[in-house]
Amino acid sequence: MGRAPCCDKANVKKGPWSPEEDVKLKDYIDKYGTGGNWIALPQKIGLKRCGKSCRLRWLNYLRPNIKHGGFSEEEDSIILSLYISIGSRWSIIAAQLPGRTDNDIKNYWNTKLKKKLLGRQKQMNRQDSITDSTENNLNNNNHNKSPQNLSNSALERLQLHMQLQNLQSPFSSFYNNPILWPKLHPLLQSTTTTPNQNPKLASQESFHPLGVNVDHQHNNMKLAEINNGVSSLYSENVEQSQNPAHEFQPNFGFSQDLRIDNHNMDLMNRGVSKELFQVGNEFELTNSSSWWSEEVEVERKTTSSSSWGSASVLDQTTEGMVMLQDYAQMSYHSV
DNA sequence: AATTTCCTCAACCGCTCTAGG
DNA sequence: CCCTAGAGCGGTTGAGGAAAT
Repeated sequence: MGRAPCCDKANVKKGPWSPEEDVKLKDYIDKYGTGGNWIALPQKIGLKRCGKSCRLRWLNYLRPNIKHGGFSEEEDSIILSLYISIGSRWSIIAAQLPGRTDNDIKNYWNTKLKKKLLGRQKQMNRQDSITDSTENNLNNNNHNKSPQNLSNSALERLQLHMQLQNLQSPFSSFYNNPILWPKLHPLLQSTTTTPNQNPKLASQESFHPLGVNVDHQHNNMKLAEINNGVSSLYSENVEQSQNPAHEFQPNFGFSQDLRIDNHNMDLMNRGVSKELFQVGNEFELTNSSSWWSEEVEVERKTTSSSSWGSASVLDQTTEGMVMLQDYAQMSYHSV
């Protein structure tokens, strides 16, 4: 037995909202508010919509001061920094971008920003898409995420992480491969790393990870603080990997300047602490089936279907697997 | 000009979390 | 505590428009 549906599906309208529906909903909420009960709201105003649908429509579209499209470079950087730090906690990320909704940011990340950063994914043919989608549905129906699904987000973040960490990890294997050298946001060159510590910095220009020019003078403190937090994480991890016996006390370094209210800070803290060991946990969850070694093997055989979409697929994926092991060991030692 | 393929994003689904009884 | 309803969240879908062939 599944849980009871939130509304009578048979008598509820689905699909795009009409202007008339929008007006009804907006007028009512403008006058009376939501009344703290979205489920009851559509009946009150004579809308044949599910309460959840009303809530979503209000939050993502009708609410005042909503911005759509046209993400700025600063917003891109904030999204990137937070994604690497806390993963796909879109509501938390949205809380840092006034006027943006979690849905908007999620769509923007999945359709544009991710491709911009990770390189354009090789276009998959329709059959592949259908197959993937069918597999996903099967996995969802089984309420059991496949190991690969579990690992994708972590691997994606690892790749972003590695691109940024590159400048702080002289032991990285692709450190010596200029083709793989990422472009690093100048603000990510935090006080934890200087050109002296990493000679390559001295020969690299300051650049934006998205390949756009950034005016150092006009980046605000909030962005600097966020990026500094990310950099702190990197330096902590590098240090930790060299000293595994050290008690793992990560410092994400989020500044109090960030406009995070208590609720979101609590969510953030929980999210971060959970996220902290996500990579290790994923390894732990799936280690018994040795999925990761199989995945490396698959990657070696089928570069054309790789989601990394670059010539450095093998190196980066393998590098990611090594990092997974490191993370897993760290979490084992520290828990 | 017609058809196919790709891309975007609004909306839905189903799960977890939380507050209240 | 346990149960339930509602809120909130993240992943996914699919319609429609744009771009490519």
